[in-house]
Amino acid sequence: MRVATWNVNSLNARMPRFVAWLKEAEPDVVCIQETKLKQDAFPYLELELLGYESAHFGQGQWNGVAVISKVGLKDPIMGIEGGRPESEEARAITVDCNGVGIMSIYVPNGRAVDSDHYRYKLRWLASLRRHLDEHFKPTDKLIVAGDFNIAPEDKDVWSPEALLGSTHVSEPEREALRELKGWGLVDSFRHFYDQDGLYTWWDHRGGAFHKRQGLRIDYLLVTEPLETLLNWALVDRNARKGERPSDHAPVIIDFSMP
DNA sequence: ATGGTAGAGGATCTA
Repeated sequence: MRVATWNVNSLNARMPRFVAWLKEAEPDVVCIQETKLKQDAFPYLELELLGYESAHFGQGQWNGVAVISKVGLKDPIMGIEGGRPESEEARAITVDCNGVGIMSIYVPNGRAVDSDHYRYKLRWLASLRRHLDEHFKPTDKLIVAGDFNIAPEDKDVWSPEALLGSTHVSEPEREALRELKGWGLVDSFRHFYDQDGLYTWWDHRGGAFHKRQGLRIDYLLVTEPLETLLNWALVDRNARKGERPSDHAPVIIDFSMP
């Protein structure tokens, strides 16, 4: 089973590349972030023709998360606030794909350390952990995938010095991520790779991609029963090249289902 | 030197 996560930064703008990438990467499940689409504007039919069922938690101008699956998709839960999705931003959706719990999440950016939005980011991460407690056990097969907007360690950023005092690298954010992992999740990419210089996001501005100035802020956290089944993981940097790329590259994992 | 680009939407806001 092959599961990917990709912040597409507008599915409308990315659809031509997204469809081409599906045919090339052949994922069974994709966790999408930043669809920037209203609930009913999701391209359900076009993706169905490619063999995917879809569940979308849309908002419109901003945010929006979805899961698409070739291996079954049921029991969607919109949001993490306990059944009142109309009162929260469209940043999380939970589904079951072939007996594997799948979450597509888009963690708030944080904007500036100690801002209201930064405090919202930390609260949101605490809510996510409560959502896990409510719906899953660490012994379940579960993948929490998406744009976390946190670089876990200094080796996940191109220059810790340049980013000193910024969001994405602050200690409270990293501590909140460790708390989440402490529930019973491991970073599937780090299961295979230990080195620095491996990123998933590069700013559109200033030619950051070509200067290798990136951050690793997109990942797939998995429970132990899935970690033992992992075959490989990669960042698809090719998707960040060429015409009209998202500022994020997809991350893909592959594991053997018993 | 607080720059630069992309997307949504139709002036700025978000990232």
